[in-house]
Amino acid sequence: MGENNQLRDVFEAIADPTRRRIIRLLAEAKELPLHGLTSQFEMGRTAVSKHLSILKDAGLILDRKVGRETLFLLNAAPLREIQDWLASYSRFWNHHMLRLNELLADENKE
Amino acid sequence: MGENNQLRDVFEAIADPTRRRIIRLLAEAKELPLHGLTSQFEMGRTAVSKHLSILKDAGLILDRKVGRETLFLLNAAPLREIQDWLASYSRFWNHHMLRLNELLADENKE
DNA sequence: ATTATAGGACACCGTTTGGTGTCCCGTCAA
DNA sequence: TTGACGGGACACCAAACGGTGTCCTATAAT
Repeated sequence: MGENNQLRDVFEAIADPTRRRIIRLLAEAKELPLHGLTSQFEMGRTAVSKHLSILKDAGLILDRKVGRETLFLLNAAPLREIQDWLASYSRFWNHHMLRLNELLADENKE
Repeated sequence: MGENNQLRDVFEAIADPTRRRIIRLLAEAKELPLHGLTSQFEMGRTAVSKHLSILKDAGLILDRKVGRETLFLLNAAPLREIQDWLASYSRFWNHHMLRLNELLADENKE
């Protein structure tokens, strides 16, 4: 079954703009060390590290140690929960979305 | 242009599970007074009222006074921002989504 | 061998969050 | 006209959030 290892709510994890920027950076760069991420922000290493552990608790990132560096990479899969949640409301702003979501569900069964 | 009256971040507004439940209730019931919502939760009227004002600041609900009641109704449109944000990452968990999102963009131009 | 870099683990701190209770005022019902 | 009800507007509070600085260890570079 789908592993539900999330210690923290995904909705809460993406609520902070800094964390969304981290997600963006990791989506572009595939893999980045902590200091590589920190250099992109105007805050200390400790703060970025805290955001990373929140993302990790939500299952949104993975990390591996290479030498003295810790490399972080994105795991976008948990974002699907947001997608599913949104699908229930998409009819309010787009009539086409409902049908597209149904199509998607069918395709996943194949 | 699209009116951007949001005093508060939509991502932040949907981060709380109570507020997501409020959204759900309003989507089902169309319009509800404060006491009608409060009866669904195990918290006081004041707390629910605070959640409602956060949702209102994010542009997610509207309200109108009728007699001594204040009726609240859902405005799901701002959720589109979340949808747009997700679209950039959907390729990570579903190859078909990218094409569907492109189709959507085309349909909106019609 | 020495020095610089990477980063985990804390303690600490001001602000925000999510709840409470209370007061007060309109409105509706008896 | 006298209650009871609906709800806005505080003040208040503990806990969580989002930062900081410091200490320490492991690794890499000179």
